[in-house]
Amino acid sequence: MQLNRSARYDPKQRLDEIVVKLRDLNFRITPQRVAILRIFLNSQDHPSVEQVYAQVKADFPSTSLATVYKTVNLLKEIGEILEIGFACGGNRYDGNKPYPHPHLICTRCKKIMDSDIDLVDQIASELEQISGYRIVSHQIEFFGICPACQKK
Amino acid sequence: MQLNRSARYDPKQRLDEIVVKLRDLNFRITPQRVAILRIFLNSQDHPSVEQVYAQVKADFPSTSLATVYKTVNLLKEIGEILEIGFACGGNRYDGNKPYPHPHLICTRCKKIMDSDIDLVDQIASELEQISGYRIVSHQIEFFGICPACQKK
DNA sequence: TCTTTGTAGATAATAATTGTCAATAATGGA
DNA sequence: TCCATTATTGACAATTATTATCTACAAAGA
Repeated sequence: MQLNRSARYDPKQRLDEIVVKLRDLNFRITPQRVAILRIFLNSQDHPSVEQVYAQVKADFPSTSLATVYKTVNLLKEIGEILEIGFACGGNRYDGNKPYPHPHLICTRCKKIMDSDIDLVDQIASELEQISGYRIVSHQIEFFGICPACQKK
Repeated sequence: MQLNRSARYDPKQRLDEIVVKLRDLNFRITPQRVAILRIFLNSQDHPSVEQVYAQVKADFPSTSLATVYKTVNLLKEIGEILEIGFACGGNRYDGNKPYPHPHLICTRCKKIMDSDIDLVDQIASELEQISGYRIVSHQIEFFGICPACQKK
């Protein structure tokens, strides 16, 4: 897994950069890949493969689900999207902050929010000292009820 | 999901308590359930459903995989085992500390270690204040290389 | 434009998990 | 202890998520 903390600016600019990156790595720039990439960069939530598939089909009706999976895996491998895994199957993806960071998940409406916490780095280094592990990544999810759902 | 921080003592005593709990909840005590429960309580690592299945079959060769799944789900629902989900499918289970706690996972040998960190509660309450969420659970995994694998 | 070769799409295959249902067995009561 | 009730087991079908395979196509460089 690669880290890339230079994200979070103009989606259009980022699209161009990733396209260059793909080309540099000798991957071809296909309309399907660009479409999928665009979906990730423009979505503020954390779509599943199935949701991305539904969106691509709007522009490219002939797109195969397998293509979405392949592209998602490609983007994951070059470190441009982050995979979020849940116990109950069905991974979700973060195309805007492709580096490990904590998530806040509402167990009622299933909304996923990003959140940055400085303490995470502290914990990681504390754990490294205690355990002797060389920590390279993490996955942190907090589950709860979001303010909107609490009011209902 | 329920919490139960009273764990971590004699497995035999805990087995009895869980059996009582199941009976109180009007679930039947079957030999298969006891066998599966025993496997969880006696294993120091974090077995998968498949691994539990392999072990039960030693004592009850006719046991069905579906039974293992059903029992695992039951134990999960009454809060006596904890499910650990990974992005790459294949959940693992913790029968000894059935409440959310951080895990340290070696990406080479796949070993999973438990770890308790006080900072987690701090983070949770900090997040509650910032976000307005009512946090009820979490899933925290740190990935790295364990000391043994570093030496290789 | 032509050639090369990585990629898309269709579909089969696999893995993980859940649903179905008849036969069985655990439990409470007679 | 025996019986009746009914949850549970086990076999297997069904679902869901994901990956593999393979041929036709199309992106990129000459």
